This record gives sequence, structure tokens and C-alpha cells, in this order.
Amino acid sequence: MYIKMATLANGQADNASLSTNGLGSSPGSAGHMNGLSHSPGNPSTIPMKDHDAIKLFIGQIPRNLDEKDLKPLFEEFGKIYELTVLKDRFTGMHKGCAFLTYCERESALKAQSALHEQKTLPGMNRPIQVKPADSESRGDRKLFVGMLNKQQSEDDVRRLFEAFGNIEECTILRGPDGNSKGCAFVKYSSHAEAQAAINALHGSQTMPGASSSLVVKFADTDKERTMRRMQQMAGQMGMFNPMAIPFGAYGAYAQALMQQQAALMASVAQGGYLNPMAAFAAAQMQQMAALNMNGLAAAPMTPTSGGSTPPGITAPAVPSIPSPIGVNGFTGLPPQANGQPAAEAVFANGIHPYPAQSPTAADPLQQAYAGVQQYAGPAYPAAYGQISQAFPQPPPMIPQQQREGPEGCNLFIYHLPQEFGDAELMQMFLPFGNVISSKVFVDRATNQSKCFGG
DNA sequence: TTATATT
Repeated sequence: MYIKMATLANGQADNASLSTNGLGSSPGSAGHMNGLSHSPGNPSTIPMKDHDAIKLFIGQIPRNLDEKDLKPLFEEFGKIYELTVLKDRFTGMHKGCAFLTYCERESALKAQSALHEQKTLPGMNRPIQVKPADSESRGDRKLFVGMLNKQQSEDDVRRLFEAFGNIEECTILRGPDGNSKGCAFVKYSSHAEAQAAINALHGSQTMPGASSSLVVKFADTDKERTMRRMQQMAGQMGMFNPMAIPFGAYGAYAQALMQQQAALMASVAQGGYLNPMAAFAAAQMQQMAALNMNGLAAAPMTPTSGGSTPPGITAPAVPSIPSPIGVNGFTGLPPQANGQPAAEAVFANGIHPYPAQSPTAADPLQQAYAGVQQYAGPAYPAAYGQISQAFPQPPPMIPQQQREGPEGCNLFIYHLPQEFGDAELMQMFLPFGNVISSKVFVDRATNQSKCFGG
């Protein structure tokens, strides 16, 4: 009864709160099933929470701790209403954080002041985070601040921003060595404060040593962050990396497998054994599905948000641009990942594969490799071997009958004409010597040539 | 020059 009345008094009444049992709050949805929470049904055992209870976000949790391990730590501060470790929706992988709601608001406040950044759980190198979950507050209030002087401290940044509102958090982004990356996050109590800071400070000054004036803007949304990560990853491995093929073709299968293999996956990932491609694929399988894996064209990436257009991937629509055929060694890694551009030996078409002296300068998505390089090793070595660790019985991602020549004799060819098949490919290269095998990669869905092969 | 996570 108390709850029902309190709920109504608070103006929060909805259908749920007026349901037959009078319970105004229902914790979580499916998520709480695995968590620690009350068992509905027996009134005498139903824990009730304050109508103004605070849902806390707990961060920096070792991935080997689950709800029952965490419970004792937090019970010190009061009766727990709900405790849920966050897990990846597909892989089940522990995300290293949790949500915690106490029955009483006061318990949450006590826990926050006693624990937030006050201790570090075993195996973590940052202190535990205990603070109201994002869902508890509304609106964009976190700013990204760029073009700071690398010497500036959190206090310096606070001083710069405090005039515009109450700063809840201020963090300088630092590399592993502790050096500032010249940017920071500043979180205000409200959106209005954040906006005021943007209006007053963005572009207002240039810090010593910075290459342009101060940047003050709302921090990236999730979607933007994901896009950024994909771009970075794409740049690191190169969009022509043949390793992309198995993931593209078997993405759905891999995804299903990953659910079954969640535990193994998690431990492998924690151990750091997955290569970037595999880790990327595991983490971003969802997003990857929307991508055309050959990297030339991309499906429109959710142009739903009214915000800024996601940069990068969709921009260079190469297919309409005729490109010279390129021939490249299968190294399993993109050329730029090998450090120096590999042997600039023979270029069949005379076009240099890289922008002169500056392989890193160009947009990786626009780097159309064209040239001949030696095959550094067996096909698909790097990732195939390691993926096997995560997939004990990997699907036949690579045609087993595909023949591979001796080391140094295998070539990766791209920018093939659409109509090229295996035979044409072989024909083209026969004049240069005995061809053991030729294979043009074909999109399984469309049966269209992907315009590259080996 | 966008982090260690936010059902």
C-alpha cells in the first residue's frame, strides 16, 4: 500500500503501478533474471525499494566476479533490491560492470561515498566506480574537450569549466604511459550547463602547443563511438584484408557459435589471445553485419539519428571509380600493418601502391593497393589459426580444395573486372608461369564476383 | 583530439 500511494503522490503512476498487486516498480526486464533480485509471489519476501531509490552503476568489476561474489561487498551498505552484472547480449561476455539498486535510497548514497574510486578490485588497475546509472539522469551533459595543452591537469580543466555549472566529473584522457592525450571529458549536472560551456568556450582560445583552438562539444554517442572504432579498426587492418571474407560469409554462423562459446570466448579475450580482427568481430558482430565486407561499398549505416552523419566508411564509394588491377601478396595482414611497406619490387602496372613516403597519410579506405608483392606465408595464417582457439570446430570457411603454391608463389589480385572468373584469372597470369590454382572470391549472397582473388 | 563498461 505504501508504495502505491507514494507512487501516485509522486505523479509517476502508470499501468504497472496500478496493477493488482499494487507493485509500482518492476525491476528490469529479462535482464534481472540472471541477477540477484527478489522472487515475486510471496508478499512476505518481496523486498521493496524506496520510490526514490537510485540505480547505481558499478564499474571496474573483474570479469570473474558475478552477482553472488559482488553481493557481500555491497550488502554492507543496506539491503539490495537488485544487482545485475551486465553481459553482452550475444556472447554473454561479462562487461565488467553492473547495476545495483538498494531498497533504500540512503544505502545507495552510503555505498557511493564509501566505495566510488575508493578501492580497486583484484586484477583491476582502476578503482571501482559506484555512481548513479546514466538512466537516472537525463539529457546530454557530458562534453568532449579537445585541443588542450598536454600539461593541463584535471584541476586546470575544472577551473576553465566551473563557471558554467556544477562539474560532476572531469577526466583527462591519458595514454598508457599517463601522458595526456590533449583532451578530456567534462560532465555537468545538466544539459543547460554543458551547452553554456560550449557556447562560451568552444574555439575561444588556443592552448599553448595545441594546433588549433579549443574544442568543446558534446561527447560522442554510442553510435558515433562504434563508428569511430570501426573506422580505426578498418584502418589498422586494411579493408582489403582477405581475412574479412570468412567473417562476412559466415557472420551469422559465427555469431551463433559465439553464443555457445561465450565462456571460452570471454576467457580467450581476457587473455588477450584474440587478434584485433577476431576481437573486433566478436565485439562488433552486429554492426559488421551491416557492412559490406569488401569495404568498397557500405550499406547505409542507420541514417536515423538526426545527428551528424557518421564519417568515413560510407564516403569513398569506390565502385564507380575504375581502378587498375592490383596484385598483392597474401600476408594475412594489410601492408601497413607489417611496418614498412613490403618489397617494392615489381609493379605490374607501374603504379606505386602507396602514397609516396607517407603510407599513413592517406585515408586507409581510399588506399587502393596496386602492385605486386611477395606472398609472405601461407594463406590466412594470422587469424585462421587464432580463430581456431575460439571455435574448436571451425566451419569450412576456406574452401579446402583450394590449392596453395609454395611459399612466395601466391598472389592476391584485386580490382578484377566484375566478369572475371577463375578461368579468366588463370588465363591472365599463365603467360608469367605455371599457375597452380586461381580463385576469384564470390559473394555468396549475390553470386557476384567480389573482384578480387588469388 | 572520444575512455573502462550504462540493461
